[in-house]
Amino acid sequence: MEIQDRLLTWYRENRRDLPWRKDKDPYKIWVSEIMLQQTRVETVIPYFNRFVEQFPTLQHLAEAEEDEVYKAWEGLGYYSRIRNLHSAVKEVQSSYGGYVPYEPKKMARLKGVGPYTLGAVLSIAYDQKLPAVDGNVMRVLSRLFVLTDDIAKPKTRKKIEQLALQLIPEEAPGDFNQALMELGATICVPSSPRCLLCPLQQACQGLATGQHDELPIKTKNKAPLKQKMVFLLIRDQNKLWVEKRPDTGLLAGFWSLPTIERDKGESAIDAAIRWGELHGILLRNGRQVGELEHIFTHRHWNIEVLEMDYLGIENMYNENISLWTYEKFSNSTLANVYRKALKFI
DNA sequence: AAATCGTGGCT
DNA sequence: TAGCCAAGATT
Repeated sequence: MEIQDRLLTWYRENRRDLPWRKDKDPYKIWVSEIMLQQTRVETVIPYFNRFVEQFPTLQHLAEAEEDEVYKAWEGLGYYSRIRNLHSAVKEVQSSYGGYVPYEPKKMARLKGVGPYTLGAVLSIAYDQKLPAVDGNVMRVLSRLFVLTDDIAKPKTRKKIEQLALQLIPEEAPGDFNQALMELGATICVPSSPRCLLCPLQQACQGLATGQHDELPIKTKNKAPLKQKMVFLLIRDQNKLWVEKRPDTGLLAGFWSLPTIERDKGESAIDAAIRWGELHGILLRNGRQVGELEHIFTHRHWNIEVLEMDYLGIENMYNENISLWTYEKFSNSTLANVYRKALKFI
């Protein structure tokens, strides 16, 4: 039997019952694909269920306020995803009458829709013959055909897309793409693949030559940059000072606790006072009230949380700082690293 | 092409 | 612990 038939048969008998597989609503499939980027299925499930309940159709999402939409994404990470998705959905509503485009060129122009998401949405929702090559597919095909290209290189993904396209059966592009990913997620897993349960066991060149454990080839990531950070709790009556992060970079545009990186040899209190000088706020006498570690993809923050004595403000107007009540903290969208720090207030 | 962007779980 | 990984896109 062909590889395609074995894989499709296996998939149709073993596919997980996931919330975004209840129907073929292009909008819901799109939302799920964005959420699933670099994010585990188990993590996504509760977010997805809440999201589609709150925004049942593309039109609901397009017409929703940004605050509400971002709040629904709080804690999921990679927040440019939701910024781009909201923007793209509004574009679909205004330019395409609320229908997710069928034409790949139109879909590809939407913000946040890269080669993978394009192929995934259009193949699953509309059964279009397009590759959907994610990390799973690169791993599965690397092992199946003993591809020794470095999957960390963009060039390799393009090569594997061409291969994947050749493999897609005319009659079931959506199921075939999902089957490759499902195999990678449940059988052909990164370490200790469950080859004995694999429907492609006989066809797998990697298994036959004993190279399945060495594949795929992938260059190592750099170690995350270690930084000593200080978060400030600055009380004014029943409120706390917050600052707005820059519009680019890490946690772009989010409101946060006042944050500053310690210079070499600088004490946490001196760093805190330096933050105050930068923002026109008079501070002194900090006390550490907590400490925590937080690891991003490429940064490792050791964080001291300091409660400061607040003496007053110098500048009357600074758009990048504000005073929030505790209720405001609950209602606003806060990145997890800051949500974690709030336990020390 | 390589760096950047969150978070949580597992080894 | 430190490193790796998870249905990637953008710059």
